Amino acid sequence: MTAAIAIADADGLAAVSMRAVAAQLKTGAASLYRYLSSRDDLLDLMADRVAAELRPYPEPDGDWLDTLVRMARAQRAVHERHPWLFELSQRASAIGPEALGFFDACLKVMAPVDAPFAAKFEAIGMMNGVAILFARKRTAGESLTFVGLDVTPYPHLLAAFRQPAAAPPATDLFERALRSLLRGLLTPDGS
Amino acid sequence: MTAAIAIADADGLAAVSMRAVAAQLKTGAASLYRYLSSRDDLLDLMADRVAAELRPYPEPDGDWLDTLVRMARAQRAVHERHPWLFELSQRASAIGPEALGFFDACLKVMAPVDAPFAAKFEAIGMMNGVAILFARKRTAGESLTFVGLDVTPYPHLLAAFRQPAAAPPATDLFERALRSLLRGLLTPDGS
DNA sequence: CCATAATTGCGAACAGTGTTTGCAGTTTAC
DNA sequence: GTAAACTGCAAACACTGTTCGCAATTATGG
Repeated sequence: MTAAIAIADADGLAAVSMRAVAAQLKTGAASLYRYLSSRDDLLDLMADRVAAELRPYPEPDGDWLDTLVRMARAQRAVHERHPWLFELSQRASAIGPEALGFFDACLKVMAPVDAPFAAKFEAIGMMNGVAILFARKRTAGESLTFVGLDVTPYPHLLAAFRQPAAAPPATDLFERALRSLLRGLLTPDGS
Repeated sequence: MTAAIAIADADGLAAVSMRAVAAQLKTGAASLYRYLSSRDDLLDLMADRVAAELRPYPEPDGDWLDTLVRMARAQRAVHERHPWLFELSQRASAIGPEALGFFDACLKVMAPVDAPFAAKFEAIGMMNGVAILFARKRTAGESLTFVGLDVTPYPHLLAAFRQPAAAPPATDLFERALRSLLRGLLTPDGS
């Protein structure tokens, strides 16, 4: 249900209680069980509904690495739009038709790469992992303000914080990391 | 409390209820609140207690990349020993003294690297992320058995499954991925 | 057009959760 | 030895997901 997604976007996954989404659509909590077998069911549906935002998948034109980077960027964007997706990504049952479709599209892009299926499988997993990592970094927004902790026992950390806050590296970190990782995973060496 | 960790190791984080850990140490649920302010408090303590297993940190001898890989391997091992740690790693409050100590040790190893603090910060985040990714992969154990899903709409996936299951790549995937990623993040180019 | 069957909506209740309160029982301090 | 401080904990509260039973509604078929 889109109502549940709206609640999760606004107040997080914990706020998605059966009674809350029922209230949102002006009905009773028990009524939801006519269409859902459980709350986990609802979460799975949410995950897959949101995974549909990954489409349309780019056509595999030009370099396969470029295309994969574009797909990873799309996934990062989805995770930034719906931060709660991260919590769902660890449940195996969240792999629905849309997620499979994305997986299939990745394999399609990787068709010209001469690597065993296992390697491509790992590569896709890593690609998703890195995309989520970056999405979380932007979402959490440097939560390391170390709110009430004494940092004196950590000399290197302290020294690092004294250093003037240099601007983040100019080149897109996301793309650099992803490219080096995928290249390392899928090619014997070099391009 | 180590009792809570034992429960989580055995039956997962969801089984760590106040009443359950209270029963484990033969006391009442309300008694726990004499020592903990909330369940979140308990989870934070668990995370930090388990982070202590990362020590002793290796001495920065030889190449910094080798040392970092060794530290990442330790972190992966901890996450494999305590799969529930993954669920806690996404809560900002879980960053306790031990986690900070590990962070500091990473910075110490990176001292010879000429890169801005922000880049090192990102690199450590990526290192942890990749370590957790690999730990989860081994823990979840290829949960992609696609239990009841029709795969005919996914031609590339289907073709991949027809392919004989080739042995996983000989070289350690974890180390390859980590090395290429860290090198890409921390050095202008090449070694 | 009505009677019967099937489907849907949902208030109330159950078992579980984290947390607070109040009060005995025990230990410590003077 | 008495007062004060601390500890353990049963009972209760608010909340959760889920089930049950029964009305209200809709569809079916004669």
